[in-house]
Amino acid sequence: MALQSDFFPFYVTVDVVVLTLREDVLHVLLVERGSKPYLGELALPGGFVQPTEDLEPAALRELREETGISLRPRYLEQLSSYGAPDRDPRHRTISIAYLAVLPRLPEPTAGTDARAAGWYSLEEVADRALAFDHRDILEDGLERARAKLEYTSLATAFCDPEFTVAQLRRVYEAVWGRPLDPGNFHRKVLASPGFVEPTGRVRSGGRGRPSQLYRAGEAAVLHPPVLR
Amino acid sequence: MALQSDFFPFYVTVDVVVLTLREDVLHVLLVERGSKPYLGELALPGGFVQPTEDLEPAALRELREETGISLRPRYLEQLSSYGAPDRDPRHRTISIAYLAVLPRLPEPTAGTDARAAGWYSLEEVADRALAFDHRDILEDGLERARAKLEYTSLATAFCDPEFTVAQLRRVYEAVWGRPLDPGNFHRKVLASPGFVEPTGRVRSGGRGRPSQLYRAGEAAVLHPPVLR
DNA sequence: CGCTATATTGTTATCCTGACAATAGAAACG
DNA sequence: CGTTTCTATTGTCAGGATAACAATATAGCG
Repeated sequence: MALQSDFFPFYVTVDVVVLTLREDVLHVLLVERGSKPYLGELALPGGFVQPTEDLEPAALRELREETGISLRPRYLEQLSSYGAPDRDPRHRTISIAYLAVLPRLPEPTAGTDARAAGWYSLEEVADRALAFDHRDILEDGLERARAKLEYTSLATAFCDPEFTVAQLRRVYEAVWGRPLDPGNFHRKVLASPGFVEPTGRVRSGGRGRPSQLYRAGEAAVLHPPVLR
Repeated sequence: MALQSDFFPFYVTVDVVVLTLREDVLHVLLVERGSKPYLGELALPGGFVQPTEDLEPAALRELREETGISLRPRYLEQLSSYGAPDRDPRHRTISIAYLAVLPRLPEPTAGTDARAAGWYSLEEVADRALAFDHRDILEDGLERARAKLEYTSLATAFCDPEFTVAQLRRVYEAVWGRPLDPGNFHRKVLASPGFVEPTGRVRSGGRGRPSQLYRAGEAAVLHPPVLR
C-alpha cells in the first residue's frame, strides 16, 4: 500500500436494487432524482456513505430516507462495485451496489433528495434512461437474482410470511420470464429439504382446489437446486 | 444523491486474491508489507486507485508493481468490496477486492511498497495473521473459486495452454480439498461441450499410459456443470 | 348438477451420477 | 525380454433427478 501522498479524495455511495413482485410481475424500486446531475431522471435509491457508517447500514438508511421503506429486507446482499472514472460527471465516485428483495409492500413515499419514488415494472423501465450507470447495476442485479433462485431460497424473500407453492412458482416465472410446469415445480420444491415448511393451514377464497400454506424453511442453500 | 456538503474523503484501494497451483497444491500470492500500518506482516497485493484509473486496471497495475507479475491473468473478476469503518486504523478506506487465477509462474519479485512477495500454500498461511481484513477477503476469494469451478470453465485458467484431463482434475482436487474419481471426472469433462478441446497431441515422459492433451474451449459456462 | 379452474399426485422414458470394474499403453524392474 | 506398476481411458450398472404429460382432488360458479 502507498504513502499518504497518494491520497486522492473519492466520493463513496451505495445504491440499492430493490426487487418485488406486484400482480405477478417483477418490479424494481426507483426514485426520480431531486438534484443535479440527472435531475428528474430515474435512478436507483442510494446516496453517500457517512464517515463512520458501514456499507450495509448505509444502504438501508438511504433506502429509508429516499423511499420511506424502513422494513428490514428479507434479503440483502452486496452486488458489486462500480468505479469507472467518468461514471459521475462531477466527481470521482465509487458506488457499492446492493440487491434487496421484499414481499409486496405499500407504495413508497418520496423522501430526501428524491422527488418521487415508486415501483416500476421491468417492462416500463426498459425504454427509459436511468441516471449514471444504474442501467448496468440493475441488469447485474437481475442476473444475480435469476442465478440465486436456482440454488438458494431467495424466492421466499419475495413472498409473504405464509404462501402457497403456486405463489412461489410465480416468483420463479416472473424472474426467469418463462412458465414452469406446475406439477414438476411442486414436487421439486417439496423435495428440497428446508426450502419450505407446511403450516397446516390452507388458503381459502381463490378459484380451484384450495392450496396448502407454507412458510420459509431454514435452508439458505437448496439441495437439490431448482434448475432453470 | 446528496449535495456536495455531504462530502467526506474516502481512501479507495484495490486488493487482489491471486490463486495458482504449485506442485498440485493451491497457493495464494502475498506480499510482506513495507510500510505502516501492519509493517512486515503478510497482505494481499494491492494499493490505492489513481484519480483517473478504472478499478480493474488499478488491480492489474498494483499486481505488477508489487509482485512483478505483468502477465494478463487468464481470469480476473471482481470479488466484493470491504468498507467497515475501522478496517484501516488510519483512514476511512474502501477496498474493492478482485480474484485472479494464473497458471504456474516463476517466483514473484518484490516491488514498490512491498519488502517481499511470494507464493504461500493455504496450509502455511492458515496460521499466520494477515494485515487488515485480508483474511476475510482471502476466504471470500477461495469460496468464490470453489463455487465457480462447478459451473464455469475457471479451472482451465489454472492450467498451461495445453493440459491433460488429469491436470485439470488436480485443479479441482486442490481447490475443493478432496479426491475425485478419475474415471467419472474424465467422462464429465468431455461431456461438457466447449469445456476442453483436444489438440491431437499426447503428453510423453510421465509414468503410465500417455494422456491426450487439451486446450481450453470456448465455453465460459458449463452445461452440464461439474458438481462438487 | 355439471363446468371450470387450480392444486396435487402419478407415470414413464431419459439423463446424470457415483461406485467400481475392465482395458490400454508406457516406463520400471529383475 | 517378460513381468510388474502406474496412470489413462472406457465400460457397467443401480439409483436419483428431470421433463413431458396424464390423472385425480376439490373448490367456486352458472
